Amino acid sequence: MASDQTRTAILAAAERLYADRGFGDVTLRDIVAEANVNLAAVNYHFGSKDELIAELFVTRSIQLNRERLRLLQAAEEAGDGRASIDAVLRALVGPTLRGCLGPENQRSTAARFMIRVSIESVPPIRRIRNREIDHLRKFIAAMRRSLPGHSDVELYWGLHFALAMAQQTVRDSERLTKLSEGKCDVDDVEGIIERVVSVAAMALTVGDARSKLPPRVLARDAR
Amino acid sequence: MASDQTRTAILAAAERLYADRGFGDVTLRDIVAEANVNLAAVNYHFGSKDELIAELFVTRSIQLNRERLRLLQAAEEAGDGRASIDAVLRALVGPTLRGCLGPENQRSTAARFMIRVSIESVPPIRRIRNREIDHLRKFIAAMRRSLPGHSDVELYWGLHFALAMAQQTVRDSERLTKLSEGKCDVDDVEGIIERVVSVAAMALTVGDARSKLPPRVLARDAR
DNA sequence: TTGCATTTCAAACATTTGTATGAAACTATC
DNA sequence: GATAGTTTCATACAAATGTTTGAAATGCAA
Repeated sequence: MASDQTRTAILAAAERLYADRGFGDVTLRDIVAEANVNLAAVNYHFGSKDELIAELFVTRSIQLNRERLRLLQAAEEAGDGRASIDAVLRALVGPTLRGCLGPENQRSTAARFMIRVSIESVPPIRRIRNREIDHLRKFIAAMRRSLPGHSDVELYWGLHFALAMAQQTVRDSERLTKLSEGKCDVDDVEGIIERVVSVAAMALTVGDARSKLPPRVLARDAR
Repeated sequence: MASDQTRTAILAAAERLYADRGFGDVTLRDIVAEANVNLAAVNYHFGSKDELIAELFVTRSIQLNRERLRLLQAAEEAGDGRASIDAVLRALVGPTLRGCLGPENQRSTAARFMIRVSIESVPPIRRIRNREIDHLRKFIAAMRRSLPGHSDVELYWGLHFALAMAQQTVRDSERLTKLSEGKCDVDDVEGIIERVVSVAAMALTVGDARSKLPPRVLARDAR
């Protein structure tokens, strides 16, 4: 056991620096300076720089997934095992948006770190990302319970689009603010969640309508 | 003037390598080896590595924007100055999706390069990205013409979501394929375009309905 | 205290990186 | 064909980076 205060100091310092300055230009020396520990400590406690980053990301991912599942379970229990599609989607995108949007000076280090992750992915993180699929399947299952009769394909697309909208909003909230000259309020987190949820929910219903149309009337455009 | 065949050889080699292996682990030495030129050639012709990357990105961005505007103009001319919202959105997301999706072995180097850009952004590229806003404003204007009476805020969100869905599909098509066990066909490019367009178009109409509701009935959820 | 394991530390290592240099090769103009 | 401008080349430079090392310090149990 012993004092793993060095370990946690490194983790905290690294997360702070990565959150503020990105993965690109934070070196081990920056981290150990911030943490007031010796350069060799990182390799001693984590093995390598990549493993440090990975541990940081895994920790935060687990927290996010746990929060998502907590909301999902709560919603399903409240609905006797079947939550509304809105509630399922809210459980999916809510935690991300709640954590990573809102007034900038109120965002936790953890949130700012996860924003960085979504902006500039780095090899050790990308390797881990693949495990996310099992987690998402639980939401597909919940969506299936929520919308029985819907084709799976539509559920997958709906989930994909919901995540897309949430992710992009987190990633590029600055651009949206600039483009809209402030008219889109990215600090109104709950409003944004509802917006994403309602569009995604609608995508699910639209999808099925679409798939019943003959394909010809869909495609084709001035080219 | 003279022979800028060295220049173009470097550009081609760099784009190929970045497309295949990402920005992270492609060095100048890799590039010059691939291009069969001398190491110093990059600095001689481009000034620095970052300027090489920037030129690559600017070139491809201009091409993309030009294609988007071409489709937009065509659609507006066909509609006597006012295109359908679907056509506007198609012009926005079509080129990206058409270029970056479809059977992997048929994707051009340029397309694969742009996919990389969207996955792992790098400082010189991020700096340029900001200029994209003026380009997007043209689409906002077209959307305004297409849907007079819509509030601007809704248009901004609609465009934002449309790009989000397109980008995420490009960026994470692999995950979607895995998640859906192949049931979502990411090679059906035109189908995906229509899907994104119809969801985004619907988001625009939904948004206005939403904004007329009293805010209280919207938010709030099991927490 | 003694002894053993864990942890810290300063220093060095070994690469890798982008960039600069200065001479050589080439090209085109007069 | 000499000259001036451009381009290529081998090589060196300088800085940064993650990692390793081996000794010193510390903690802890017997």
